[in-house]
Amino acid sequence: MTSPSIHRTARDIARDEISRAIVASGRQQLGEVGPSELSLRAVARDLGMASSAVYRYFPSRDDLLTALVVQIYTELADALEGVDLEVTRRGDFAGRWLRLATGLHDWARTHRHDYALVYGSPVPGYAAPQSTVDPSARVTGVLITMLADVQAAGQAPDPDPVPRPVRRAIAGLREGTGAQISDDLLLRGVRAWGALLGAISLELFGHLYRAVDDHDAYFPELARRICPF
Amino acid sequence: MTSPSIHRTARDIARDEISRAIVASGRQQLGEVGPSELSLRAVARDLGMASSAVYRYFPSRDDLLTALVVQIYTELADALEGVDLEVTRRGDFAGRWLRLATGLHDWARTHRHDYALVYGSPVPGYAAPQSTVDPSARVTGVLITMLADVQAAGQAPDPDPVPRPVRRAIAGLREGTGAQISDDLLLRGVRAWGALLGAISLELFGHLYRAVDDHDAYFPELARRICPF
DNA sequence: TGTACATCAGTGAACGCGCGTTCACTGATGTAC
DNA sequence: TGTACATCAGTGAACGCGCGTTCACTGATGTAC
Repeated sequence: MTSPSIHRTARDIARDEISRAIVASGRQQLGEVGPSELSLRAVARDLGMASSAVYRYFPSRDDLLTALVVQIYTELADALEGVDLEVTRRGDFAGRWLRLATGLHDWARTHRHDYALVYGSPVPGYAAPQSTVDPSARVTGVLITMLADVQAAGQAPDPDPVPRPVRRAIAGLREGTGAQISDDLLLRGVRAWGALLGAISLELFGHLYRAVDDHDAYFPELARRICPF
Repeated sequence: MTSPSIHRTARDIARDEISRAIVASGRQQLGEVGPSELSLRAVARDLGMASSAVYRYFPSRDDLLTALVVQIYTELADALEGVDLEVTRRGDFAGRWLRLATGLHDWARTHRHDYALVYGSPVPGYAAPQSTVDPSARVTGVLITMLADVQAAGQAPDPDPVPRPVRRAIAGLREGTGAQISDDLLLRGVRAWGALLGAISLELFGHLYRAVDDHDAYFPELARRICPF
């Protein structure tokens, strides 16, 4: 139990600041190098401290990765929430979807390695712990909110039937959601979201080499066609 | 210029066999360990030879990776072609699509690291060379063929208009294709393919944790709904 | 068919690298009296 | 306000690891005559 902020000692302040600096440096490294190449020693070098000193702040490399993952999800969630709120005509759901999709796309392209860390192949030897679940849910939360708005406005498309086993398969998703969204709409949502992430991954990881070249033209068209409602 | 097969010397035969053994061992390593962790030394150990001996066969680790990539694409293409041909009612395009999709899904799940190598985040320091392009095109070729069949059968859905810049964006894809497929259908194809790979990646890389649990139930439903024609 | 030389597979040691992590230590900061 | 002790950040050296790659070498295989 730490003292209230009134009693923050010089040490406490320094500790917070340096913790932040470490995360920031790791984050900056991610700007240059893939997640699996991110190293504690490089962070230490960058900050001009002994590599062993970092262990006063993070007990292992994995904990640093976790801090980064949390920060990245949070930042992405903020960005997407912001982008959605910029759309003034709240009932223009197609428009809001498009902004969400292009927002995600833009963010991914300007933060490729951040994106790779959270949505790419797993980093060898690292498994994201429980503490990353909530921040990650904030991101999908933006989509969920949108779905709920669509449902509430009565704008959901005519539902296709959802077989029982499929309904059960997405039960976990259902939990994080109120009951306001129909199974069909929820399914459309995950599907569209997966398609979006899939398309972005293909682009970023170079698997559309020679197939698609002008992603600025291609992506919005794709997003428009993929719209779940 | 090597002699014709009549004049294959003992050395030649041994060379082929050991080359194959090296690739096979690398492939087996991929069954246990992610692509970025695959190491020449481990292959050498596995085959009971000095690590330096591998260099008689592959001038560098990257060349071994390339051989693996080619083999993987080829194997996947074979599998998908096979799966498609199993469908006897050739005009049942929805059925063929579903088989293609589930075939890809099955293959990906039984070859997770192989999948990660060719469709996951890039392996640090490795860039797939020109020689992998053709084998990779064989995979998408299965889809392209299906699209062409749909078009030829006059079963293509009513086309949405495709804006000029988008048409230009997928010009590269067009090249590898005859002119028999409409822009709209081609676009639907890439989109569906991307959605498929996206969904598979999310599943395999653990990003649907807590959202979807029963992938056997979820995936076919997804595939059905994603069908491009 | 036999011999002399060239080719090439395979060896084992070594180089140089960077990594995560531990440990005994020093010196500064914080706390209880 | 001053002193004695406890806490903790930071250091530098070290451990142990595995990697890709090079190199001089040996011995077997292939080839030209």
